[in-house]
This record gives sequence, structure tokens and C-alpha cells, in this order.
Amino acid sequence: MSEMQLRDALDSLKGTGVRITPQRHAILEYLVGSMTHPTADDIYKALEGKFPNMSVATVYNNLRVFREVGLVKELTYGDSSSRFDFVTTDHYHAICQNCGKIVDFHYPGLDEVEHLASHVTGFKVNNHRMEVYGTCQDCSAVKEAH
Amino acid sequence: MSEMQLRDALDSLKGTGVRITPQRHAILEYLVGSMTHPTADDIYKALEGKFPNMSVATVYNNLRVFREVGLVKELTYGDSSSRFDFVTTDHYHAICQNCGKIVDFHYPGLDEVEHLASHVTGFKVNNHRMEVYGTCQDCSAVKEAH
DNA sequence: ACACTATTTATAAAGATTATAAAATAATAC
DNA sequence: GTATTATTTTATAATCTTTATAAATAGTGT
Repeated sequence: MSEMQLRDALDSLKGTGVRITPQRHAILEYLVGSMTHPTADDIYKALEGKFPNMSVATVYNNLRVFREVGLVKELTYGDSSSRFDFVTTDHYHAICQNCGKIVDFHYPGLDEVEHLASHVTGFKVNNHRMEVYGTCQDCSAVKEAH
Repeated sequence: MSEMQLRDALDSLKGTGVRITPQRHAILEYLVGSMTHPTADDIYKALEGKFPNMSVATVYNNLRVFREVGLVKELTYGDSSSRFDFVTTDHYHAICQNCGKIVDFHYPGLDEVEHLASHVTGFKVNNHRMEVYGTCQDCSAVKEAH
């Protein structure tokens, strides 16, 4: 299934006139396959084997390109570096404050919030973002055990 | 009214054994008075007049202290630097993607999301964050006029 | 006023991201 | 298929935000 996501993404890139280089292919492939919301550095390190000469700038440049085209979302949490998330269907994130793990979950109906916010603030609202923070099961277990 | 907020904040600090220095007083005062969710640098520059010798580190250190005590929230949006928000009552933010303006709004009932997320992901959820993004009235007006 | 400890300052260091210019490479026209 | 052109990659340096460090200073309790 992620096969198809990748192919769709590449098609979508072609459609906007962005060249498909081996590096771009690899970065996209990694993003689609990864469930971990990696940082730019994660991606850089992961592809070091395949592309020993690839520059960090290439990773950043292409993540920006993907973001501008709408294939990728940039997530900025409290920690120092951004995380990048391949955009599939709308979902939200639960973030472990102990180990940093990020788990997806779905929730319908938050469009309502957009409407209210728009009404109250006078904004034209395009989209929203939301996360929940807490402790994941693994970390909870460790604390119990102690 | 912000007078009272400031006094409460100072009392709350004293209660936790944190010393009240002139710099801390000034930073808190600025945060309480400001409706603009300033960056550390904004605060630093704003207090330059009163404290010509103040170090940037002081601003960062104290913002961390305030955050740890719960007086201040750190907001990380897409841009390069964090913004700091004096915690009053729970509210959310509408962010203008054109000019960066941040407007507060209230919305009840998102605790429901925490429950569902907890159920689905197995997390112990402590809190959540949410924002809406769009175009503020001023920026919309400018676009229309053009 | 004295002693003790937290805090500030000045400075340097770290880390993430962006800018720049030259070299390499993909798409396009022929 | 080759030449051309514009894009992209690489390598490197620069920038910017934030944190670490150590000496100087200032609050607080006695």
C-alpha cells in the first residue's frame, strides 16, 4: 500500500514540474515507509549508505519542496528540530513527553472548531493543528515497574 | 487587571522559592502587559532600555524558570524561534499565515479529544494543544483592496 | 552586617537551518 | 543521440537560536 502512496507522490511531483532525482526518490521512499516522523538529520543519516555524498542541504531543500507541494507536513514540537510527516489522510498526534514517541490517531469533527474560531476572530481559517501530550504505554509500564 | 495578574504571578513565584530579581520582575511585567506572544529576543530588546547590561541568557533562563513553574507557556510554531505566552485561562490561538498575528479564542470541550486519544493510543494524556491557521481580517482586507 | 546560595553577566559553544557558488545532472529541443 | 539550458546537488560557510560555563553580583535569612 505504501508502494502506491509513493507512486502517487511521484506522479504528483511530476505534475508540478519538479524533477525526480534519485535523492528525492529516496527521501520520499523513506518518509512513506517510516512511521517515526523523522527529523531532517534522521533522514540524512538513514540515506548515508545509499548516498555517501549527499549533502544535508539536499535533505532540507527537498523537504521544503515537498512541503510546498503539500506532500509533507513539518511538525514543530518543543524540541530543537522539526519533524517531517508524509501527508496521507488527516490525523492527529499523541506525543510521549518521556520518550518522544509519536502515535497517530483519528478524530472527526474538529472542523467545528475552525468555524467557531473564524467567527470569533474574523480570520479566514484554512486548517488547524492539534496534538495531545502524555505518557505512552511503554513509559508508563517502566514507571510502574520501578 | 493585569496589575493583579502580575501580583499573583510574583506571589506564586515566591511560593515556590524562586527569588524575585528586578530582571524577573521586568520580564514578567512585560509578558503580562504584552498581547503579542513575544519571542525571547523581543523581550530582550524591549528591556534593553531598563537593563542595558542584561544578558540574553538571563531572558532564556528566566523564561525556562517561569515555564517550569507553570506561569508561562512556550509556543513553537513553524518559524525559527519560540514564543512565550503568559498563562491566564485556557485558550487557543488563531495564527495569520500572512503577517504572523496571533489572536486568542476560547473553545470548550476538547477534553473529549483527550479521552478518545487516550483510549486509542494507550497514552496517559496530560494536556493538548491546538491552533487554527488562516488569514486575519487586516490581511484579507489588503488582498481584497488590491 | 555576614554568610550562603541563587542569579546574572559575559562569553563561548552547540545545534539546526539557510545561503552561496561551483560542479553535476536531468529534461528538452534539435 | 547530442547539445543546450535550467535545475539540482554538493561542499562549505554563515546565520540564528538556544544552551553551557565560570566568574562576578546580588537576595535572603540570620
